[in-house]
Amino acid sequence: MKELLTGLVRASLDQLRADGRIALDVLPEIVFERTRAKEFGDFACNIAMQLAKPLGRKPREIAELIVAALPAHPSLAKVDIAGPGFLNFFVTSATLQQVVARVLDDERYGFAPKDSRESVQVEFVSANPNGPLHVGHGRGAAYGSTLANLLEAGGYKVSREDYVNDAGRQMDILAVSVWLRYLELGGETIRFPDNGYKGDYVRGIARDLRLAAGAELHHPIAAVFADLPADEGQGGDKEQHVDALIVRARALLGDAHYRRLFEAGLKACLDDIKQDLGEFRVVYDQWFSERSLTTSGAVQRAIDVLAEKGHMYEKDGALWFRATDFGDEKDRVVRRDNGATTYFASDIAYLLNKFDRGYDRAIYVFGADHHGYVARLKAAAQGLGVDPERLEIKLVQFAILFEGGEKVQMSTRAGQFVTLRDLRREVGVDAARFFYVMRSHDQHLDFDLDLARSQSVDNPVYYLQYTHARLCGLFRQAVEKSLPYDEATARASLDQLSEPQAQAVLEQLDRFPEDLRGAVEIRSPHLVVAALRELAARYNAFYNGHHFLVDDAAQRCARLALAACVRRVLANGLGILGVSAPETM
RNA sequence: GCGUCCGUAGCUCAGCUGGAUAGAGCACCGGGCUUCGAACCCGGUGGUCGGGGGUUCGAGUCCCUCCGGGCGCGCCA
Repeated sequence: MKELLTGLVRASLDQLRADGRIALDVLPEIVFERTRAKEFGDFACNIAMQLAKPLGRKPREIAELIVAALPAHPSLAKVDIAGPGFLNFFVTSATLQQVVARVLDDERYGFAPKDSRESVQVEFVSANPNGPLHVGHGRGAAYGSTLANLLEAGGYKVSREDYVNDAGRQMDILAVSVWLRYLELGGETIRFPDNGYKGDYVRGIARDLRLAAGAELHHPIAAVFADLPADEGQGGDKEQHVDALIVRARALLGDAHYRRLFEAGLKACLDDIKQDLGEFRVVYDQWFSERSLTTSGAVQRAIDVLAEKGHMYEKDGALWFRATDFGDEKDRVVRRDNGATTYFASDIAYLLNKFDRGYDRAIYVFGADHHGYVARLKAAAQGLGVDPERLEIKLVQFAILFEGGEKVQMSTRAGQFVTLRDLRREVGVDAARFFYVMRSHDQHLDFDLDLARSQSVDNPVYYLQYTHARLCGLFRQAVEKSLPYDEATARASLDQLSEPQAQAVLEQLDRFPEDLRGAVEIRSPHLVVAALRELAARYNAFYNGHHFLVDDAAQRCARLALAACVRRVLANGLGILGVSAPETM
């Protein structure tokens, strides 16, 4: 419709220029937008105001000229000039009613054709596999998976990936934490390190390891702790203590046994995460191992690429990436003076790997605490010769849990966090996913546990689900009451949908494709939520005031067709959100 | 200190990336089920869009500045 109106206005302007009534070589873009109030018609154009300055004439004067020269069109009921110089276009009811036919004709109404746009990889969650996911990860999981669905609906070819941080010190700390619990099971009395992972799941892993390996990994506690630097609780440094413990574990166990321990911790945590996310309706195309970047030589290759391009230098025995050349605030170490590559080096290799795999675009979903990474990743992209525009980093702000009006503290180390699994069990997957994405991702989210737990009707997901269930019930009733819905009759009777409240529903259906596109463009699933809520609200308003299952076939079928359209859009929209659309509740 | 996200109704948040009289849910007040599902609908109360400057025909939206808050700022991962 906007395209049609734009064409009419352009024709008008061309006419005026041909007549010499306006003198202008370049025209500003003709933009139409939806009006916010019925009195302003259906679509508004601000072209007269934009032309006022370059033409040196009053906006309303220009508006008069444009309207006078506007070609007639059967879809156009009338055009008003209003306010400072808006052109308000009123579309005929018949034109608006045609949206019903469009929705009935297209199961994926509003969605772009599959794979009609570039390929994009969405990486999200990527939690360290050293414990259960907590509610903070939940937001990244909900946002990331919904964004991926949304992009797919927008025509992108989407690949979903989780980057498994299966290398590094965190994992070693997990390994020794498991080991100490394992030794406990062997009858030893230990002093658990302040920096170790204290969660109960560590005991569970140790128990399984005990069953699988027996006493094979056992060492007397005296040997384990002999001559270790003091822990924090003993007046020492917790980092030094735990690092020494890692070294000791390797020495006592030897490579093969240490590896077994390490893998046991990794596998248990990773399996748990996979299962957890699966139950949260988060599916991945690939779980990408960080370790594989090192073992395959990809890290070294990435470093070589940057070095060849002259972006590296050595200082103080370390190898640095000259990130400041690309807008980062400081240069970054990629290889330390002890020879070990940094986490950032792996990041660069992973980045290179993504684009080597042929994705046109890579989207990272990070927690807000990672925002310091944006500049350096962008810098790395440029250093590698990748257009930084192809790299998008979406930061998801923190979800703060509230319980009894108090903030709930979360800490993986301390083992006292609310897990995503707990949350799912309390409120269900639908409510949890919905709650996470109903707010803009760059907005802090207050997650009220009491409210979520109460299964309260306040939870807005029920509004959409209930509307959908009622819609389904309506069609069940139509059958029961022998008041059938016939689509052909409906298509021939769309003029029945003339009530203001029916028109309001039609408008919302009509704009759904634009709303969806807008959500895709700014990567904002919460706009989908808003569009669906508005649609449901308008439908409910109409439904409440009018009987649908009436004897008159034309009116009945027209209204049921409208209901079918709303049901379809609601179900598709909820599908994007990963929320079920129940037929009964 | 520097960077970054944010500040909109009593609470939680939208505001279509510059448009007309700033919206919704909750809360509060008042209405609507003998009829298709009342987890619904209708109406009402409630705002100097943190303060101040600027750009513009036009600013909650863009720029500057101040105030207030979250997060980040290692040869950690």
